[in-house]
Amino acid sequence: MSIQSTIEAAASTLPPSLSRIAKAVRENPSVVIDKTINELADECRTSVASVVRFCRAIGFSGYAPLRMALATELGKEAAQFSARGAFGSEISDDDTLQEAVSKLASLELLAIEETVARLDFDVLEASIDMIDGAERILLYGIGASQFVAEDLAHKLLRVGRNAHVLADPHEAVAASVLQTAPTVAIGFSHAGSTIETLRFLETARAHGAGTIAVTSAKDSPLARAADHALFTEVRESSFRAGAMVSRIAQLTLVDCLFIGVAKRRFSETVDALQRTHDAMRALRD
Amino acid sequence: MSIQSTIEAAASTLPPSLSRIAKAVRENPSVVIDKTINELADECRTSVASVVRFCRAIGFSGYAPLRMALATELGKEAAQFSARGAFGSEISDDDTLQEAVSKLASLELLAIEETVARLDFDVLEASIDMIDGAERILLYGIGASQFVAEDLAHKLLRVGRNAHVLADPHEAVAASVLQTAPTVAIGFSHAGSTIETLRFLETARAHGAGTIAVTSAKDSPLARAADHALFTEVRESSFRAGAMVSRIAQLTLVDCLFIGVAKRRFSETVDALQRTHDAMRALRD
DNA sequence: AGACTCAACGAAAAGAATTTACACCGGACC
DNA sequence: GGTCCGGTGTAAATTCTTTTCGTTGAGTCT
Repeated sequence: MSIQSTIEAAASTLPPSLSRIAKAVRENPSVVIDKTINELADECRTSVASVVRFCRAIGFSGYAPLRMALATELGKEAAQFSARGAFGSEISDDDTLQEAVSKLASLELLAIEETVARLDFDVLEASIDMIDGAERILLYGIGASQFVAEDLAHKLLRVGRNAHVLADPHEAVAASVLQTAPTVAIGFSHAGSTIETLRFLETARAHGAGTIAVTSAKDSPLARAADHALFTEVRESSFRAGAMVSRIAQLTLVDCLFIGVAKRRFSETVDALQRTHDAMRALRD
Repeated sequence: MSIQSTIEAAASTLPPSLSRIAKAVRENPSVVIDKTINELADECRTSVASVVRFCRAIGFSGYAPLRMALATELGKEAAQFSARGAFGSEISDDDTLQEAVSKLASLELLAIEETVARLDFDVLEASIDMIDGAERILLYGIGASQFVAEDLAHKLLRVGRNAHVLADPHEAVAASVLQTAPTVAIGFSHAGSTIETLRFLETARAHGAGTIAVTSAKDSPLARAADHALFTEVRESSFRAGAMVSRIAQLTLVDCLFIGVAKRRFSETVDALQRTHDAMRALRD
């Protein structure tokens, strides 16, 4: 547990004098680093002895150890802050190439991080079950999402699953109607409102297929139309960066699905990957 | 500049006694945090006065400030380390789904970060120049790299550039031979040894096209065959995660290229994106 | 060679900061 | 009313840090 939250937790049980110190530290943790124990005591209108008591109360042996620990923790926070880099800022014409690239990278990093952080593992697990139990896996996406669908299909094919990317709306609907075996349909749409993808999932569902949506919009028609919905977390202020950041997040979800499916049949999968890998190498040499 | 590198830089000009301190600190920076100035002096078989001199020599006013600064810096490093999570560890059968997903996400985050960090902006700029000046942009990749090529082609098409993904080796070679206008050929290959992609770039180059390679292998035939080579930085111990992490890194480079090209003609690009966006929406409604 | 200079160094004094010891206050409980 | 006890500050003791100053030894000039 972090020092800050430890202080927070202890604050209520602290006597007045120590409580004042806690308040000062919570409001501005860097005072501990900048000021000596005497200065801090003065600032809180109390004695140095009480500051030492405060240190003990929150689990440190004295002022120096608290100082070090807090310095380390502040460093961590600073790192996390700076790692987020140029934040929320739109990529603009004025940016140098370096700036633009670093802004974009920040957005992509953030997208992966948040997508994974907010991933609902129950939904993921259920989706993986569905894919694992299916004889036929139908994938559909339009525009940038099409490549994502193709990417997943390619991965699944390489581990011996029957995955098909449907090229156009007609084929998509046709295939989703003709279901001879347990089928799962996966629709990709960033905005979640692409009409073709929505129809595809609806049709597939109407004919008994399991349905999975991959989108960024939690309250979208696509998400509602699917049995399970997996969400990307993308911060974008306009469509400009969207096609870049959103597909990275979608691919991250694809990887999560793939890993899950692969894990179900670990040795088979590894074996299959090895064989396709070897086969491709053989072609090459 | 970081403290550690400051010490590194100063180390050579330091007298023996201070140099011992520098060595101790470099080897294990946390000694400064854990030990008092006396203990550190003893450990380095020197006097406390010399430790103070050392602090001054590297730009601090005394031991305490160095301590705080170093604690903060170590905190940052720790944060970076922990943020990267389960590191270098292979995704294995024993992992829970959560563990596997978090390992994968770590690898992907790291890939984007390092790819951008080690990106050679001169090469990027030159590549962008080449694409910007070309009338025809030919792209080629096989397997997972194919989707990357398609992704870039799609983006370039949407801003009005003539980008073509070549479907097979024959078409690739044929197209690269028939060059009526300034042409640039971009080849994608993670390992950098895919023979078809190599032939494609070689043929295109032989017929006067500019060539760009996107690969992870710095010392690969593909990198050598191209005018400009952009490198992905991917840490992977086996092919298992490779197809996932490497394509994320490749897409990051694709985005860098696209941003660069888009910036050259900012208003046109934004306009084009807006119009294609509107057109697609019109189709939908 | 001898005297000088000067950087390097440590011992120890001086100065701060931190910790401990102790005494005081005020309320709760016999 | 007396006693106990948590909460508190003062001041002494301790520990840590900084400064001062003298010693050493290597290099240099006479």
